[in-house]
Amino acid sequence: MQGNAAKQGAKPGSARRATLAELSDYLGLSKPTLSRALNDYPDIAEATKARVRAAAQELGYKASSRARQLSSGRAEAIGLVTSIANTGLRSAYQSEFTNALSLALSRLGHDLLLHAVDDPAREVEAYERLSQEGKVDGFIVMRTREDDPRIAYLEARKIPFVTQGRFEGDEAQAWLDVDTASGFQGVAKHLIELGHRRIAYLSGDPDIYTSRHRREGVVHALSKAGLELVSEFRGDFSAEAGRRAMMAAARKELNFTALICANDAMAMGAVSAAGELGLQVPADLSITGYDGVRLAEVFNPPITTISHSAADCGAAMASMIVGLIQGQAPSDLQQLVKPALILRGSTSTPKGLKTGGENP
Amino acid sequence: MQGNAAKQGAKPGSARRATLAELSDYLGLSKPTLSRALNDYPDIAEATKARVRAAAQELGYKASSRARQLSSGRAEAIGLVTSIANTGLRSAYQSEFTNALSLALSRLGHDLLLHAVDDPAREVEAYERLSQEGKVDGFIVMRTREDDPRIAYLEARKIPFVTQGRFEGDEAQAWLDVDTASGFQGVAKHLIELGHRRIAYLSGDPDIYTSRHRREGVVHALSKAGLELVSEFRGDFSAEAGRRAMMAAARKELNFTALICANDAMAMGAVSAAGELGLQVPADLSITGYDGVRLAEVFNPPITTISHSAADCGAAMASMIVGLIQGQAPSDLQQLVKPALILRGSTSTPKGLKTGGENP
DNA sequence: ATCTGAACCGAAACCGATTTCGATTGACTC
DNA sequence: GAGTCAATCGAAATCGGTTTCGGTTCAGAT
Repeated sequence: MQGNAAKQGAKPGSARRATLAELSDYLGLSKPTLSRALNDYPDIAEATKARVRAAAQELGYKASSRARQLSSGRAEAIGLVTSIANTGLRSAYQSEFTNALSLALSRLGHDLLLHAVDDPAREVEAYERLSQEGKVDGFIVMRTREDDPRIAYLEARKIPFVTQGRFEGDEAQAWLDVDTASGFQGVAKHLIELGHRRIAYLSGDPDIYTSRHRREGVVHALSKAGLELVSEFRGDFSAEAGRRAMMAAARKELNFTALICANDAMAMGAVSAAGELGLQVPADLSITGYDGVRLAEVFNPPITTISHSAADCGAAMASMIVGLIQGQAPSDLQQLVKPALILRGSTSTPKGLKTGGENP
Repeated sequence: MQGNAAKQGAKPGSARRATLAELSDYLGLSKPTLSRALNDYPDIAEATKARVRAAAQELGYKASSRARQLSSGRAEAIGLVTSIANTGLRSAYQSEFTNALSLALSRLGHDLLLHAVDDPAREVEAYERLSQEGKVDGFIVMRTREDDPRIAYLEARKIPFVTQGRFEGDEAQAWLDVDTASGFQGVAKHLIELGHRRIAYLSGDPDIYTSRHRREGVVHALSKAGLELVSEFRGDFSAEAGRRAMMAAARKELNFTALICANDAMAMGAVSAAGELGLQVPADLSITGYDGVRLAEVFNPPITTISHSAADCGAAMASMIVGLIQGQAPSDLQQLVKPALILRGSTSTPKGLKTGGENP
């Protein structure tokens, strides 16, 4: 027996939490044995395990995660760095994702460390601090960008990470991505089937890796029908960008019957600007979004969109990063999520078709 | 000199992080001295501090937070438990708040541990685990409720916490609350000044502590003008509840010209239902919200609302909880935030007034 | 009766800092 | 020149677990 002098007696229910040393005195078993019993190692007799568990229960013993983290060398936590500039209307997605991520992580024995930075340029600094001080075992990286410095940093230090979004050199890394190309292809196909021939596209921030995929999906579907985009606008994923695009389009006569927006926020901005311009959506103009922002459902009219489950993504990425930490091969941890087309009130047959004739 | 055998030489730039023991060998100074020098204790000579800092820089030394946490007894982290059921349309507020909280906390040397639970009934369990395992030093408790079990638990264990929202027995505790009463008083006053006389109210979940304050503010403003509510509806803060209330009101003839909703989501639901009923907002009906949900700005029409800065609240609560942990008196850490009335497109002079006569 | 090996458990080292308590040094006083 | 006190720094203990490496025990084989 080790001489573990419990400094103030391990009476059950005392204010201070019991330690392993106290449990050791109490049971007459060594600390290692207790540790292994509580962690269900195979080389401890079942009877002993039961005894230990009972005593732990009785004394209200809970292992100190701080001590465990130090001795085991694991932080038992995953970092999520968010740039404040990044959260706009996507907040619904963000919080749903984050909640599901946290929930799944805790079930896998990990905590979620949230770290916000105000200056996007200092994001990498955050990754550096969190990893160097040993606060996390790995990272979840949201929304990959072209030439992403975060990825460069993590790859160089061999720090485990899972991204949402693909990136250059992702063949040997773990990622989850939404098949945006197929999503936008779907929405374009839908509009074409409704009878639209003159379709415009409002793109988002080109710096986001999937921006390309979105546009490509649209173009692909159009070309399969022998069509091409009649107008293109560039936005930045903000509702204001949607308004601006709509206003710009109106200034030089509308040459399209449907506007495909790269996300819901812009779609909502466009719809609301269209209203001010005296255009009825969807009667005069169909508008679509992407992302599944919750509010798009109750928008007036509700926005037809392409969506996927943020919660599913969060949960999936949780098990991916934990798997990665536990030694799974990154290349086995890649997942492409198919989004679904959600038909709502902002799309319909174009006006021209309804009345029969094709207006000039 | 302590015999700290560095197990593989402390060459600058080596893959493994340098430890204090290695720094000690390198400089010929003891670990305690290094620790105190790096933490800027007054009993270390300035010259020594400079030397130590330089060497730390050179070897790329970063203190292990895990070790520091164990020996110092502090977790250097604050817990935020979110119930998944709780995040609906408020997600914009949530994520803005959370980001600001995290940012401010990290500046104060603390991390933010996010812990989501799926079952609201098991929230307390989460508080218990996080505190018992020593993962956090304190908590941020969002949206206090009547007879809040979370507060009961934390108070009983003397675990530091700051709530958003007041609660029974809050005199000796730390909290931040929004002065919702004055906010709703303001919006009601605004409607009265516009000429509205028949005003209805759509309440939210009565379990939320401030639900009472919201209604009281409205009633107070009305009674000062010699009026009272002509209709009341009960909702649950969801957009769907807004729709339902509007539909219910329409079924038995609308007896009001303005509807004050307890939050933005319900207001948006109500607006969108009103549209389907053929009512123009604000021409036929004024509708107001509360919360400052971002999307309310681009809603059609944009919603007049009462709002306060989520980011400011987050930052304020960060310094409150840290202050509390560092020994400040809870009763000195109480803060009432005045929200602002934000006039937008969903309110106007009632129709009856415009045309001169008062319709029956 | 001795040997072997599986099944269990313990001693000691370790993780990497902080904290407590003293020890040393040197300037300064009287 | 002895005594005092402030300024610096170090030894050892501590935080509370996990890991490594062995040491017993005892059933079954020889």
